[in-house]
Amino acid sequence: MTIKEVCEKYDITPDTLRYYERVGVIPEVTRTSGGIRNYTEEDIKWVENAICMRSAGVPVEMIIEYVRLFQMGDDTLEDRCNLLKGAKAEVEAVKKKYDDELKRLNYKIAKYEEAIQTGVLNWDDEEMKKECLNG
Amino acid sequence: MTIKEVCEKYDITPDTLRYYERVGVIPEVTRTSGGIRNYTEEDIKWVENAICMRSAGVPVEMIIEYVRLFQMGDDTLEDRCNLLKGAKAEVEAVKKKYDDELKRLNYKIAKYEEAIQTGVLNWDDEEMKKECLNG
DNA sequence: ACTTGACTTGGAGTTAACTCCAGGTTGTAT
DNA sequence: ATACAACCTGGAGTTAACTCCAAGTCAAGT
Repeated sequence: MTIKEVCEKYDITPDTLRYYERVGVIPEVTRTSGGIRNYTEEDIKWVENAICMRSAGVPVEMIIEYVRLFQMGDDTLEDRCNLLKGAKAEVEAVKKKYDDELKRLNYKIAKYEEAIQTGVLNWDDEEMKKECLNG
Repeated sequence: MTIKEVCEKYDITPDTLRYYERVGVIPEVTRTSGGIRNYTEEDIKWVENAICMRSAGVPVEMIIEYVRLFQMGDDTLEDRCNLLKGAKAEVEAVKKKYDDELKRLNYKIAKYEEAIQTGVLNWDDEEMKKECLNG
């Protein structure tokens, strides 16, 4: 699979794919004799891994470390497991913020829609806060 | 409330608070006669608004626009409502990615823990993919 | 063989969101 | 009155994660 095909499949730019390879977010990609990237199934699994982790906000540095450990072999199973647990904790923490903010936004939007109908906008900050900060 | 107190309350730096004010993420803060920031209840509500939205990844530019509309008065109720709906859609989209990636991470962590026990690591990429990409 | 378009590299540039700094002012405790 | 910490401003610097570019190579069609 050419770089272009991979880009179209995952809606990503060639520059980003090459960048991922250069810094180690994915391992070195298979090439043709002429030196042109020719992504195998295996290569593509790494691309998917990178895209999934990045889209959940896992830092590039963390993915690089995971790939590095993976390439070192079975001695790093525990390290990799711990790294993933760390990533999971971070993703969960941010997700919680998103959930809280969604509640806040829903509260506000409801009040705004009411206000557009009635002409009166009044929300209760305390009530809303229960849905947000440390909420 | 001094800037320091606000910073301690919300675990944020003075530089960030001043930056938020400078670019318009929060309206101009009340000052003492000497020109030192003295946050009122009202000012603090805007700080909370900024922190909640930012922690859910709402771009600074969007918050600035919301504050700008707010300060223009009741003519902008509908614009503000639409802006919040846009923010909500974005937060929901990213949250979905987070949920998918959490499933993926849980799948992998389980496989790793199994592997650390048994010495055999083998996950099914297809099975896992069902939990991730467009999953 | 030649054009044309996609691919290559190393390195520089961009963007968002802070973060730091120098040089000056304010406020409080002795 | 004098330290001395905390505050102020405008502007420059930093960081992560891309994104772009120039100059050259590769490959498919005629």
